[in-house]
Amino acid sequence: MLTERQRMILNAIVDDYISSAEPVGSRSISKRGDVGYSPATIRNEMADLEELGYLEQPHTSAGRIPSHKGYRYYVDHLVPWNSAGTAEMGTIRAFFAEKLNATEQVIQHAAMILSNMTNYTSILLGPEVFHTSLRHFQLLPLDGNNAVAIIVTSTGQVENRTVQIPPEISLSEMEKVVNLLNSKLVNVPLYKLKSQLYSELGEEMQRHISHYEELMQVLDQALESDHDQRIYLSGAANMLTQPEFKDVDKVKTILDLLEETPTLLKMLSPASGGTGIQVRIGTENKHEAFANCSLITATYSLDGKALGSIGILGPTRMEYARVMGILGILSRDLTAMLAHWYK
Amino acid sequence: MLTERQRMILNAIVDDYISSAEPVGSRSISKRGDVGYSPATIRNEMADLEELGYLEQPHTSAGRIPSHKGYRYYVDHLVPWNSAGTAEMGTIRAFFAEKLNATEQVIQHAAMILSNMTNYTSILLGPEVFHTSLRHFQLLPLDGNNAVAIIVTSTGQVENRTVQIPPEISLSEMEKVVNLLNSKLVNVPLYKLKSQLYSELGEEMQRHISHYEELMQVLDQALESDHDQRIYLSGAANMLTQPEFKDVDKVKTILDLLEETPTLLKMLSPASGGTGIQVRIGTENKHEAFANCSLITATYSLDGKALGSIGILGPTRMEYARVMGILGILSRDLTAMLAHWYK
DNA sequence: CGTTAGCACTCTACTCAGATGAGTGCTAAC
DNA sequence: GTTAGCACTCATCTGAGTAGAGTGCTAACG
Repeated sequence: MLTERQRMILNAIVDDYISSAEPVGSRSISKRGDVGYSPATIRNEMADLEELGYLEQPHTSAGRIPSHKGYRYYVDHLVPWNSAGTAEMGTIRAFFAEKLNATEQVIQHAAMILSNMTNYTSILLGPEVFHTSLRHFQLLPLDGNNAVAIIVTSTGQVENRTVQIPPEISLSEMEKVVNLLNSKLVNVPLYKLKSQLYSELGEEMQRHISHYEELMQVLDQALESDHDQRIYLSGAANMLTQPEFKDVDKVKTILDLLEETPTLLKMLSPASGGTGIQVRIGTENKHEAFANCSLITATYSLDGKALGSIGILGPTRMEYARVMGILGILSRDLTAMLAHWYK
Repeated sequence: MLTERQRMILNAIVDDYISSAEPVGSRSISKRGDVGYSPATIRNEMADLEELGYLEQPHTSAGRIPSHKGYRYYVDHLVPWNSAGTAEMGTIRAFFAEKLNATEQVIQHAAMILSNMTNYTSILLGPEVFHTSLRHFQLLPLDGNNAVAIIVTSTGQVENRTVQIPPEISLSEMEKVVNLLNSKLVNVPLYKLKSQLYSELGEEMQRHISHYEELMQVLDQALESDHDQRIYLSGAANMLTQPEFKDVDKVKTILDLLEETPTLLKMLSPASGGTGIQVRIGTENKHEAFANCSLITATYSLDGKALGSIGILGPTRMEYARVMGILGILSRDLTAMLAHWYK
């Protein structure tokens, strides 16, 4: 239906508009290296394409933008997509490799609660690894090849992950190792687990167990820890509802700063300031982007030691009373929850 | 340092400004029921408060707004907050009661991957319950009072939750029940599990087991299912980076629609349209708020049946080629992952 | 002496006319 | 069929003029 040249021009217009968001003029198409026609010729074709419904003009003397029909044609006939994938593929796989754990869930959930209730942005700091240790370990066979590894931490978190079991390892052997692990490695901090596995048990296991290498690999998989201290954000979009941030650029500098994990870590770290509820107003936050924001934080703790923080970021014109009340409750609830799990 | 009246006026100004975001004039303070002074008097006090640094004027003939020092004083001396909490408390507790599960993690993670890679907003639809069934059940005692219930589903998801075990139930009894459950209820869809527990096993258990009531309660806890089909959003803030949405109001109508779960469910439901990658441009989406948006969706499946969808929402001026490529990879990866778990 | 009414003054936000310029449509020449 | 030239259109930008909210100051009042 469309001539080859029309397709080419439509393609060029859509591509240009996708990257520039500005109406595309005939001259700019003509100047592209792969187009050998003058602006006038392009204009004629553009007029035809507009009559056919593929292009639109926002007003008489602007360039053209693709109509919905134009996008539709572009998607159906012109898009050069290959789901076989290129650079992106690796990135996706890498993201998936990142493991998730139960603690993250709880904190993420709490972040959501906070932002939903306050309509501000919530920033939570996950509990520090260094305080949690192994309480109980279990390997639960599923079928011939797989088992679920169950790790109970000192904070009462239960984590599981599926591991593959080489066929040459017998059930009784596995059981022996699990018992050994439970007697020797309980109360070892999670982050030291893998190193102590080798130093404490290596020798003994090599004596008693036949498939040492393979078993060690299974345990390696099972104990893989990835408790980095992490930041959880929620409700960043709530910034938009505040009239002082109707200027999109301002919001952007704030949102950009929210992506800078190290900065936030420093701001929220329980070390920086006492316990209880803290309010930092405007420039009391160290960052210029937060000059018009207030940050209210509280800490949650276990055994009197501060484990992490929860915070709310809003405009300096913030509902201090309400937010402080909510933060107070939530930090106490988190603390109580941890104490309860820990028993 | 401040007189009682000054404190009262400062308090009134901060309160007013917090709720209105507009500079506060002397007249509006004077009109408040609890203030018995004329605007002129208020003005005099305001001038004093400004000189002391508690208030600021954006320009000569505007009302006053609190300075940082003013907010600080408000927070330190005037905020009427009670962390003992009121209405909010119940809401927080209720939110925490919501359970989270492993499937949610994976999907939420995928949503994040998508929005991060594309810089658009991602919308994911969790897998439908109706297709997943019980594959394996296990109760793992932790200590005298608690056990971990492990549920392996047909899609290979492993879920765990901690349940309390009444002391009168013995280990061997528990084991008997778990075996019964594994032989009779495997392949029953999760959402039917609890009802079939009673209809299929009730009679038999009552015959063989002594503490029927208590055990039933334990199983009830353990099998509690909360797989509602859910929507996962990520990167909604990315909308802001698009020039066509520099008008905050437009973004808001879109963000508001994104909160309407039922609408999104309808849009993403795999039923509505074939498999493969689908592109809905502008008004092809049924909602006016999406008139300037395109929604690209793909489905992931198990055994050829579509389980859920993943989608990207952006301006009609969207990088179709790239997004389609990424969606293609991710939907295939999700499908492959499910197939792998299912084996 | 604290409080209040009155009034001139200030400054932003809004509106409207004119200037600017990018881009078109059309015609005539190549 | 393609291109150069030119008149025309219309959004955007600029600056002047205006309305209105709110102040600061002074003088009067109880």
